[in-house]
Amino acid sequence: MAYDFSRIEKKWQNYWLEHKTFAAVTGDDTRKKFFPLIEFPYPSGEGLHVGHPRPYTAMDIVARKRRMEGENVLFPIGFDAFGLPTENYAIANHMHPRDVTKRNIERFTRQLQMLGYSFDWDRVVDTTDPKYYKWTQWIFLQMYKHGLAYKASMPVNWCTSCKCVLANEEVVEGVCERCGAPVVRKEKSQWMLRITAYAQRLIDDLDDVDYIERVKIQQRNWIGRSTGAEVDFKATSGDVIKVFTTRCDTLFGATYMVLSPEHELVKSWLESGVIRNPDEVRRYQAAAAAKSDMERTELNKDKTGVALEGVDAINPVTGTEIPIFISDYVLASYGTGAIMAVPGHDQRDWEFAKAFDLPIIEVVKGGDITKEAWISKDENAIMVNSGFLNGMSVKDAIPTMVRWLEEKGVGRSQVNYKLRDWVFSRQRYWGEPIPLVYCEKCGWQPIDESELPLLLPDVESYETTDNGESPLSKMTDWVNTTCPKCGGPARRETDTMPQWAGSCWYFLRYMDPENDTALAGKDALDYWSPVDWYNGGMEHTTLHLLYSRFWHKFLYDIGVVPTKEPYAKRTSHGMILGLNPHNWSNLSDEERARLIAEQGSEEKAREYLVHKYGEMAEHPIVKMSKSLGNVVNPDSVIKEFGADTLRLYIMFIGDFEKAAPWNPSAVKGCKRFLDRIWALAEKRIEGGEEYSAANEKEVHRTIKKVGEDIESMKFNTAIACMMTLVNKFYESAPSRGDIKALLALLSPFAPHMAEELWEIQGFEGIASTARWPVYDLAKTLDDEKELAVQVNGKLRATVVVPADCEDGAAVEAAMAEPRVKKFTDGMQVVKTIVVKNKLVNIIVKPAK
RNA sequence: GCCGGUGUGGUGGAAUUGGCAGACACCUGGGACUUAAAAUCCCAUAUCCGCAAGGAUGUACGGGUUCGACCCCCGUCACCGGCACCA
Repeated sequence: MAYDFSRIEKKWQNYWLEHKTFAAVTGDDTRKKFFPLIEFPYPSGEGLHVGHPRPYTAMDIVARKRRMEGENVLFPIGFDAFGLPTENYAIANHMHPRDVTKRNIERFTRQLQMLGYSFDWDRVVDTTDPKYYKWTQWIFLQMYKHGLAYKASMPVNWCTSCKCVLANEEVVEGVCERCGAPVVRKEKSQWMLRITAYAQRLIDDLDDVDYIERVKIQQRNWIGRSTGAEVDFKATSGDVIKVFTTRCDTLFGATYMVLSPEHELVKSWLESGVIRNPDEVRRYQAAAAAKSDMERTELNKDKTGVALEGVDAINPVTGTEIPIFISDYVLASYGTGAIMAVPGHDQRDWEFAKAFDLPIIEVVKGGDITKEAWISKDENAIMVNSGFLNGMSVKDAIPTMVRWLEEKGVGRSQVNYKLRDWVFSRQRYWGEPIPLVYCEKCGWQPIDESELPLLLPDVESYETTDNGESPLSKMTDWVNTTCPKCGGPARRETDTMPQWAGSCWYFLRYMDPENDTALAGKDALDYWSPVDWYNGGMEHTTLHLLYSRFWHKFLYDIGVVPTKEPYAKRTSHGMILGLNPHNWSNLSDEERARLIAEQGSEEKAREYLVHKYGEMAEHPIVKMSKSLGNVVNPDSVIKEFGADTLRLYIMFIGDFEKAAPWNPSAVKGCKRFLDRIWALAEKRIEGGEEYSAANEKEVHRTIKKVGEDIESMKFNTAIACMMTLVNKFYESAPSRGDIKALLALLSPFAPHMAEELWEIQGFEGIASTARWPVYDLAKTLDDEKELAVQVNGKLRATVVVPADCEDGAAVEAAMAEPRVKKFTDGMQVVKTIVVKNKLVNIIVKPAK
């Protein structure tokens, strides 16, 4: 009987669903609990793409293996369904976002089930379900009540197309991450979340979690703690300009100051008329606001700025009056939004000083500041031109200066973080309503918790308003309400939450998805917390992952969750890329021949491709994109080869942590592997369930290797090892026991085929809940070892010796090899090196 | 510009983390089976010289450490990802 994957896959998917084979049991203390997590998908209109199955299959394999090892596994799935793409799609197609979401979730569910994942389908969460977002709103209210949510007017990123504010994190290369339109800066009153209050703990607690190192490094760098000093500069207007600096030792070299164009003092000076060149200043401010971050960066080479005429600052150590500039290379959002410029020892300041012909003073010895700024990493470098610091090392000068500043009351030591508070409001419809109302008399008031969820109202038009207000603002029935405090008239907040909100805590809901009195019950939280293993993309390292840790720490502080950290372990997968159809090496032989004939020579044909498709054509491997037509749809792969082949290929494709290209022709290799297994086991093998003498060693080795590789996410070599075992079975026919072991090992990778053959063989139970096979280390070992024999480090022969053979005997055996003799005869042996069971290296030199 | 990462046959990738480079696959070539094709099975497959035995070269490039380097160190280049000119 042929391997009919369509029939088999449908059959077992139905079986697992009906029997709830993968249901997790809360509170089962007889088994070890295991809670692996994948990042739940955003149900986009395009459906599942071939990138999704990589992390999902990986964690499914881990989940299935642990289940077979007897653990109580909670492997859940859900949908992160609020967000702009759905809303934009709904607007474009005159549908309601709710209907679009419903349709997309149904499609995703169908596609995910076709892949045979061992999800607990009774625990699905949907962030747009009022029963879910009730608790998202509840968490926000707790944050508000604890002073972590506040309203602030600040320069925010304004997308000119979406007419909405974006977090800095959502602006990619100066354009809106979602729509690609230019982003400008604009002042707007926004709800903010005080993530900076948790900055230190978000750094410190990384020590207690098992995250891959590059995730930790990236989070630390993002939070960006630096220690330095805050210094007060008096202005001639009487105001005080605060700056943060990590190099207060260079204060004697501060010859001017730069404020960000958005700085508060600039505003007040303009209003009060202190500034004598207001037009020029306003023009520069407007130009800076129109610029995206990308443009600010591109203009890097030419420093621009405007001197504020009519006001100067006074350097607190020298007493010198120094000019004040505004320039867009100083950002409002970092530090105090103002810097003291030390052109001798900061390259940006140096370039600015050159452009504006400002004095450059050397205060640290060692460089040539006429050529470039001297940025010494040497903390023993000596201070010069610096009054009481002269002759000191940088190392000593810093604390000395801090002490001086503190004594004079014009500065203090300070820790600064790059991390900024989180802009939390969006002027959009498809998000969680913010459960606050504004009363003229009482100010902002939280609604009563009994009124949660605050439902997203049905509106006629959820399209953006031109004035930048949320579509909800047009719903006067909904907006006008009463103040929870005084009962007077009040207005609801019409902004909604960003998409990140719902994904901050979704893993908690999986633990107890139906709970109506808490985000999850205490028993469930105690039993399942924390997530044991969270795998996701590197692109979420500084946004989702950090936000989620922040919310969790807050929930811990108010006694809602039992652990400080949400995720005990974090791993990451590489992207699935596509082959560039316009690259020479990816063309078929016929196409190449045709092009060569057309263009005259291979060289000309290659040039033609680059000419026609641009530089893109030079890269053989590129991101999948609709425009290139290299997008692979999992549905079509499943139809042609089956889900088991897709699962196997996506895991065999390469190192899980690295990006890998989808190669259509390589999929066949995995199908062939499954066909070969099918042919071995499609008829019942008779006999006992012990391993055959011929295959025993290979079976034990494979069990060991596959088990270890799954835990270390080396799925490609696990599959290679199973392929080797199957090749061995083609040499020595497998026993019933051999096949049983193979099917058990195969089960996490290709679960449908494993189930079907398990049934055909008549083994007990089903493959998905079978016992994970155990290996005997002694039986994986060889009696004899082949040693590499080198002469002067060059491989000359191999020699077979008993395992763990004595060094002396190994050398003797090596020296006896004719091919070794050829290189040692007449030579003097200087030294021999033996690496047990591996190699012998004989060092010789010409005899005297 | 800064930060992080990567670089191995025609292709994807292995390499017990300093010990036989190229496992396992894909592609390609050859053979068997077939009227034929597909499928399947078997063999070959880093490069160069050689009929062969064998030899030489080879992990982006240039150095270094070591008996021995894809692996460690210094420098260079290319590509990928991230970025908030972070003071």
